[in-house]
Amino acid sequence: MYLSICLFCVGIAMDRYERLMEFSRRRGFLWPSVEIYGGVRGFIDFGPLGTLMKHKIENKWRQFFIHRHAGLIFEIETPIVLPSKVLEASGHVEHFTDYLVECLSCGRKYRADHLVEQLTGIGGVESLSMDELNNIISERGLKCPECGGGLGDVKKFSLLFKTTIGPYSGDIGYCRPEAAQGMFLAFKRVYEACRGRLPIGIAQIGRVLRNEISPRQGPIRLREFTIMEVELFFDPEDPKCPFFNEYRDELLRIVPQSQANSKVFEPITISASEAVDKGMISNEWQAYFMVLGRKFAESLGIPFNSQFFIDKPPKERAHYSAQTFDQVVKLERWGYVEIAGYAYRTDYDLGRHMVFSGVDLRVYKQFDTPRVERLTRYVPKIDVIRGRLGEKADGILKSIDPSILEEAFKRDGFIEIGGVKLYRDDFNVIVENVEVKGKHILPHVVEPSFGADRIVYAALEYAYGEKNGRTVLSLPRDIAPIQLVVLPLVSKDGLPEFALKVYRLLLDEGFIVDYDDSGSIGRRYARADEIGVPIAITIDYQSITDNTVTLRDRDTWRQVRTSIDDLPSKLHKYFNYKLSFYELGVPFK
RNA sequence: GCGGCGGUCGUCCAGCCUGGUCUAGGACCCGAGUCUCCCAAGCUCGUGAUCCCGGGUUCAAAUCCCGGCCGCCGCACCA
Repeated sequence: MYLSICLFCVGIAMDRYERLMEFSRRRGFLWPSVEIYGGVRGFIDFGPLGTLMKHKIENKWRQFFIHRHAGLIFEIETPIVLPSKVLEASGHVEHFTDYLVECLSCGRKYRADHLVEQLTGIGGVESLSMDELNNIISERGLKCPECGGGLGDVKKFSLLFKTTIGPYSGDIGYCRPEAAQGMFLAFKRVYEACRGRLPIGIAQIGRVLRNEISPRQGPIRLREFTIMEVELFFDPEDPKCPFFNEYRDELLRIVPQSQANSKVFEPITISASEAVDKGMISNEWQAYFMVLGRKFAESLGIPFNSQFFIDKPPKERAHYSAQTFDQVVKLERWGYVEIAGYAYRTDYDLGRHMVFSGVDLRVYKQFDTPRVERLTRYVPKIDVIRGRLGEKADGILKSIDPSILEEAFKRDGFIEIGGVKLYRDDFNVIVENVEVKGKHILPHVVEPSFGADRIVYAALEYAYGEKNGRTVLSLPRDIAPIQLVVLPLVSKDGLPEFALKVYRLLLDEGFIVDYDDSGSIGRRYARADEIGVPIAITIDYQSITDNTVTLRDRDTWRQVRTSIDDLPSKLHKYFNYKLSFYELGVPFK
């Protein structure tokens, strides 16, 4: 009995990931890069269908995070290669590294800081330098916890890809590990081009590179991948998000920091507004984007209950972040995997770039109503001072810094300039009310950041299923790579010719359409189901006589019949979720 | 990076232990044709693998040995 189904068992034994990856290779969604040279870890190719699907997901993200905030969030494109100065300023050269230490006898490698902390119990080792780590290891005689062997020197391993800019050049460049820096660098320009208002968001979709030590997990951990990010700049004194009200009551599942390291997560479900009010989420923008991200994932087929947010403890956050939530989704093989991070970056990045570049990145904030401030001015009594000091007076008067006078008089009763003392009586003190119209502030930043490749994979995994022993890819209709397939019921009697006319009509309408006339109709339906084509349009003998076609739904295999003249407008509505399948025509058969 | 296991048509697998009969076999897919008035049917024909790469042993290597690459699992790592 078991022998007879043995081959079938082998098929079942492959887990979902293996079946999905085999399927992805075979049908052209994605596969390992550089295959003909044996492959290289951490890089994947997207095939014809995968590329279409990824673009649709990117465009859907644009819809969610950019276009619906027209006039407030703007998309830009910036380079992948950046001069070293930029990533020194951003802190990545210093922090985007691991300290590794190798056991000299068994060859095991450890994160040096983790090892030191584990063996000594010393806290806060993350901030230690390489030398300090080396010292601790030698002073305390730390040994390999596995084999007891001696440890080698601590080595710094940078996750940044390094290159040079220009030929023969000593100019070091790094490939960006996040798209964010390009947006911080361009902040002032975008801010001014977009009429100088806060809040303002800058978005970017692009490739980033991280030289991971040991990537695994196929499309989940890559060395080069596509990131979709928004940097939302807002006035820290006015952290209100104008869109938040609409989402106040939306629910979020959140794992508090205290559980962040546990094996079993027990997320609490809480409304967005409550999470902000209780201080769980640091501001409305952060909460708003989390709700949006939740809805985005849902729209890709990842249900509410299969995803949640983890509040990352300080040690696990990036160096720039005051609060980070990871949005994780359940994947069959790896458990909960991060698909997005929501970081409150404060003014860290703009501040650092101000210091390193010397450029003022503050923006001018005009007060709603000008404020009247009491200002004390000291006007030198020229005659008195000249009378006392003679010709030296002019030079001394020029070198007075008016801003320090008040404090100096309060403290010493005089100010000393070039060895000469000037007293309060040497000045006329004028107290006046001045109208102050605004001030310069450094915006704070909230950053939602999505990994496009993981999201493509997750969407595939959630869509991948079987019906009657056949593979059906139940992708949401707006991310299915091929929207429609046109099929003549049989390949004779003029049906193919008629079908090709329908095919061209739909192509002209901008749909992504396949045409297939090979083999039996059942085989063609199966092929279309497998790559997730939502609707198959079949031309039968009746089509020729009354200009109607049947539409077949991928997920239910039910059919409706409708007029070819109505096809374009109805299908456009269908793909925009304005019509359901059953509204496309009258039931057939 | 370490250790274990693995790598054969597009895909899945057989062959490997016990080198030769393997100019590598099957199934599925794919392509051409045939049949066909709605769900991977049938029939005919066909494309497709220098057996992951490199080196070694041997008269002879898919098969044995060594190194590399890649994949999976465990450990480590995952700003």
